[in-house]
Amino acid sequence: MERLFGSVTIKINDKIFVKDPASSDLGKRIIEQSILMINDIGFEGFTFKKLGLQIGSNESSIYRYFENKHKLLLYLTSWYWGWLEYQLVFATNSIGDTSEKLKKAIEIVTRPTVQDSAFSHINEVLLSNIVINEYSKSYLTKEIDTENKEGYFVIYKRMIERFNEMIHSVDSEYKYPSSLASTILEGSLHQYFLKDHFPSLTDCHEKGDTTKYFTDLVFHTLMAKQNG
Amino acid sequence: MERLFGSVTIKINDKIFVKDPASSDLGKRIIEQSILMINDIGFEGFTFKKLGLQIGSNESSIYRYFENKHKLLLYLTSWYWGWLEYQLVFATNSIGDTSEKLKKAIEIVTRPTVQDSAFSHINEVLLSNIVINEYSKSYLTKEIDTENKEGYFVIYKRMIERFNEMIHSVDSEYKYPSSLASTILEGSLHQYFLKDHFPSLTDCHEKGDTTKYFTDLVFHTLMAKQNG
DNA sequence: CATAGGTTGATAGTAATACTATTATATTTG
DNA sequence: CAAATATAATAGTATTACTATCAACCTATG
Repeated sequence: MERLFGSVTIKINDKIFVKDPASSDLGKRIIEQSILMINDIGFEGFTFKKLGLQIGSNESSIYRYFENKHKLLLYLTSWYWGWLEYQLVFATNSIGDTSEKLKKAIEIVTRPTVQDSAFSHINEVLLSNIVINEYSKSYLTKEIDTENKEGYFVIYKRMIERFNEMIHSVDSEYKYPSSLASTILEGSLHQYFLKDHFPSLTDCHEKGDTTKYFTDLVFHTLMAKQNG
Repeated sequence: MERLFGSVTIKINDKIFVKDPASSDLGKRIIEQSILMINDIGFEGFTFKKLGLQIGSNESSIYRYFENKHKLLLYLTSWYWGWLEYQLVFATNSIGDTSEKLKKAIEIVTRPTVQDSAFSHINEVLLSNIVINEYSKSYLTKEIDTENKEGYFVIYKRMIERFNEMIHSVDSEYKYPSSLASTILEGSLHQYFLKDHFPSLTDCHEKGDTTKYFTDLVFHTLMAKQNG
């Protein structure tokens, strides 16, 4: 994707890290390699010790960037949502028709992820797999309320809020815009998970199916005039 | 709820446990108290050592019932889905009209849980909280495919299949019955989670809202004649 | 060019977790 | 009563998730 001004950066709440991983070479390697490792062995199997070994660095050095692996996961998933939000805003900004706009927005968040060359140290395809398989674990914790207050989930919440508004613009009478917005975002991740591990529990097997499913769901519900 | 034949038991795949906890007093205490503890301190904080302490028993004794706490979670959540399935079948069995049947089914799985006196050692209200907060962790693991093959998730999958069939009966043209079924079950848990921790991301705040939201969603999508 | 500050690496150590193994004791049942 | 079974107590291990300390290095500036 082409970007204005060459370098766009995704801004992450700086309470999530001890030292900004984007600020150094080691930091970038931590991000780059943690994505590969978590995708490979899963978040439970992943440790800072193993990561240190892989990047030829030291466990203690990684702790200087992140308090623990939970915070690292928050960083990675926040980055993902920030990146997706950028694409969402970029692609829908100029669309005037409210239905078309919502339709495009659904497409952006439900389509399979493609590599973005603008961030060389981040593999967005693997990162989206991590979000599918691990994102829930970042908020299904006993610390959720304090961490939410700290603002660790602002980007995700802002994404939902954007959908909320778009849904409202299409049908201001509809009573559950926030719930529907949440269903699209969370449900999309879930459909991708099902496709890989419980194929009998989904009908979204081919590329584009998830987008069609949610587009159909949303526009029937909002009783908006459908196109295409 | 009244039951025919007095004692209904929920049958759980016996590969999930080493020794059936329903077969002994200690086993029942393990189930009873683990529900209280996991609800209280969360699955991550929960250990067999702490549980042993709480039930006045020994860590090693608990290991004779369950290989590890992951298996215990599988047991608890399987039990929950089995229990909910029983209610679903019981309540919808005699309904002839397909739309009414689906409507009732949605109500059963989306309404707040109430205590069932038939299983004295199980607190269904707390258990449903555990399912809301921890169920995803039981399948978002690297072992998912082998565990799925072992049949650890059959009850949940059967529930989805039942919805799949009911949806198909209402609208045989609809292309995404399995995905919609998954969205109802998984989405309902998610809406309850949001209500407690991210209230701005849901519109389901009052009792009955979640049922209304999903009923509305499903019947608009299926273009079935709506009642009520 | 010396030195002070900051970054990274290496090593060691701790408490807790997630078990396994062994033995002892209590209870049930045949 | 003997044998089998269930449970309890204790000990031990590898790994995890850190914390602390110190050395090495690199660099910026006075």
